[in-house]
Amino acid sequence: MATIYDVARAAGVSAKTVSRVLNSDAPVKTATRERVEAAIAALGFVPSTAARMMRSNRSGLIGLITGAISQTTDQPASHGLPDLVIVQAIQRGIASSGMTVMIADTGGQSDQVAPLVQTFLEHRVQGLIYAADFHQRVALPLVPKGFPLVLANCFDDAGTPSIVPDDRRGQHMLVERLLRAGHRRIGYLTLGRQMVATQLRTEGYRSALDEAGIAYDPALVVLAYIDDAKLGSKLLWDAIDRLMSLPEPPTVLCCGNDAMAMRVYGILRSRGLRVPQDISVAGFDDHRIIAETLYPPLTTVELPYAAIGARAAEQLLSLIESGPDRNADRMPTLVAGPVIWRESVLSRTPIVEFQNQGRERL
Amino acid sequence: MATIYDVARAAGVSAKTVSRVLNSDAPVKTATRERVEAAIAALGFVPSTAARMMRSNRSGLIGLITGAISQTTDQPASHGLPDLVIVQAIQRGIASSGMTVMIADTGGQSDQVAPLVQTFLEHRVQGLIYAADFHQRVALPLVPKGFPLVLANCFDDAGTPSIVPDDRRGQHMLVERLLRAGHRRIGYLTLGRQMVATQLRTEGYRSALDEAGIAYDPALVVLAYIDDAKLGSKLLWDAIDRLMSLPEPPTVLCCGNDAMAMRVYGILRSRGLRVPQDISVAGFDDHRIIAETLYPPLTTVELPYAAIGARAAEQLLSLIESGPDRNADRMPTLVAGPVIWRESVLSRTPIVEFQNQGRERL
DNA sequence: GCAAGTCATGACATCGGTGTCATGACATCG
DNA sequence: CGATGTCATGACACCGATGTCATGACTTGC
Repeated sequence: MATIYDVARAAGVSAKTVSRVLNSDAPVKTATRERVEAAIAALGFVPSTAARMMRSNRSGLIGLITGAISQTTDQPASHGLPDLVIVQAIQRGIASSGMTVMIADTGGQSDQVAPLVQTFLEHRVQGLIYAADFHQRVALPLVPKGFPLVLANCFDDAGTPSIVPDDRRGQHMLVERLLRAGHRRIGYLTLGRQMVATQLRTEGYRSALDEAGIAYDPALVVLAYIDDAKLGSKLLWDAIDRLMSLPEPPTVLCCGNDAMAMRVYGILRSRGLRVPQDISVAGFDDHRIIAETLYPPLTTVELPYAAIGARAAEQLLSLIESGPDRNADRMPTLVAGPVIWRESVLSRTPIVEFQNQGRERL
Repeated sequence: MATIYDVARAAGVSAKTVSRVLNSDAPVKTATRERVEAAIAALGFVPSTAARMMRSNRSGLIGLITGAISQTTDQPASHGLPDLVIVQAIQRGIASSGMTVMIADTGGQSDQVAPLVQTFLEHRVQGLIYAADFHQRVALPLVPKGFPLVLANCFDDAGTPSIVPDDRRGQHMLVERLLRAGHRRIGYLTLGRQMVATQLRTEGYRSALDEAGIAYDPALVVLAYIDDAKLGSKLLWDAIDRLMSLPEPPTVLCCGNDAMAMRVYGILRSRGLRVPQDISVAGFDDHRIIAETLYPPLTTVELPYAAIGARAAEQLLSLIESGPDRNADRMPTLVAGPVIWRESVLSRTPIVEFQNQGRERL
């Protein structure tokens, strides 16, 4: 590969002049510049970041780690892949500042994290992002104190800057919107109880009811997911059974995520119930390929992965620029996604509701 | 950040000795080694790849480009994201050889490709992979002649090494398996006709029928996808209408992908047809979150993204090792995924078939 | 007991750029 | 017209590793 000296010789100038043409950091006569540019093109010269890095001490690199990292192995064994949207959004945000992303995946083994971090440090990355596959608590060791680090879709106990979805607010908004549509008995089929998202969303569910002055009925909230296809299916059937045979059954079922909603569609139909005429369904995640494709399309809450990735990149860049001091919040940044209203939820206007109630009371 | 000289001074040795400890490329007395290692740990020294790269000319980096690249804009406007599984498999394959992956996404703009390649070259990547979001023809310009380059999930006309799914064989195997299950009238709802995958899969559909000595009936193959939610939905309804009102309607519907199969489930149910008792359904892709979650679980063909990514990494590494000569195939490497048999297809044993035919003939 | 060989280590140049400072040509001004 | 300033450019050191070669201490063999 041609070097800057080859170019200098071909153009009949010094290496430093070529450098000036490359960086435009000092005036160069037009004629000279053109000779240099011609030589660059002719030789196919591409400057070496490595050599450049040695003087400037700025690599222009950001390290991104994906995959399992948490020490706690009692989490549900997911596939270990963060949504690509997060990765892509991070990459875009970083690229817009002229830096390049190096990516590494732990492949599900948290003991891979240390060597990956080491490799990144050897490449003198100027910052690190860890992106988790679902909202969780993690523990990232081994990063030098004060090194720019941001967690995306996860958080730790050390106060590392982190960006996570606002699960509480998301579920709150969804329930609020369901209430506005006239629903009063809102069933909730939850994911695993130990999941951070489940805890927060359940809080959001309750706070929305509280605000509307509706009593929380524990019978309406049922665990409906375990990490086993066979048993999970049975659990979901039973959960729906339990809800639908309540004296006052729900008029809408909120599901832990869109995949669960998809299975709920099938189960309800097997029971002869039409969605949404007989019962409404809502999901969570706005997993587009599911939510838009299901019939009827699914009302759900967007898990704002693109925004989380973008914010993570943004925050990391600002850490790199201004140092770790800033206004150290110590609290994760919450990003809420909007409620996506589609046809799986029936609007029961409050007026109809009143009429019904009136009739029943007679 | 500490340098090798800082370590040398702290350990009371020369820089070269520290280098020997780091690389274990020459014997060092145990006592000396321990002093050096202690100094390294104390100073938190991490060797600089940049400096190392200057002498060795080996960066240990591979560039991965994702997102839109094709010059032809008449392709369906997909979201432009390759499945993360491809990215992850590539990353794993590369990492296993001790190299690191740099990733960049075009964000849907093919004019972004040139600057991305330039950046990668500046970082002296030792090879490039381009991973497409769906099986397609692409045109990658600007890479120096002879530079190690592999295309994943796409191919070009220049004979660049590429790894693509064997769509023809996949559909062939699926139809063959359906025939073995006793189906004779096999409907096929296709994706856009201009898509490479559609063309190949249609060939596979026909070749499987040919092998079984069953005449191809064009009325059974219907275009059922356009890139518009509203119109697409109507198109799919009409397509199913057309198939089901044939004098001899199909007993199974093959769908262009799993997402289409999901919509087909809904449409069939709206028509009062049970899957699979009244009609069987098969998909393509093995998009697990759909195929496993649908009720009943979907028979489909795996799109072997993990294998494609792994093979792409493998092939690139071998190009880097042994140079571009090799046995230049000039033909894309085809990777076939298995048929995943689930409950959405009813087995109509040939015996039952014979009985029916016998009875009808009486 | 001395030449030859092995072992552990160090001095120094080098990779490809950029920062610092110097220099020569020319324009400007009193 | 000579002093001064500006502009374009070049010489040279340096960033942090590693390759080459040299060197001194010690072992081995006859």
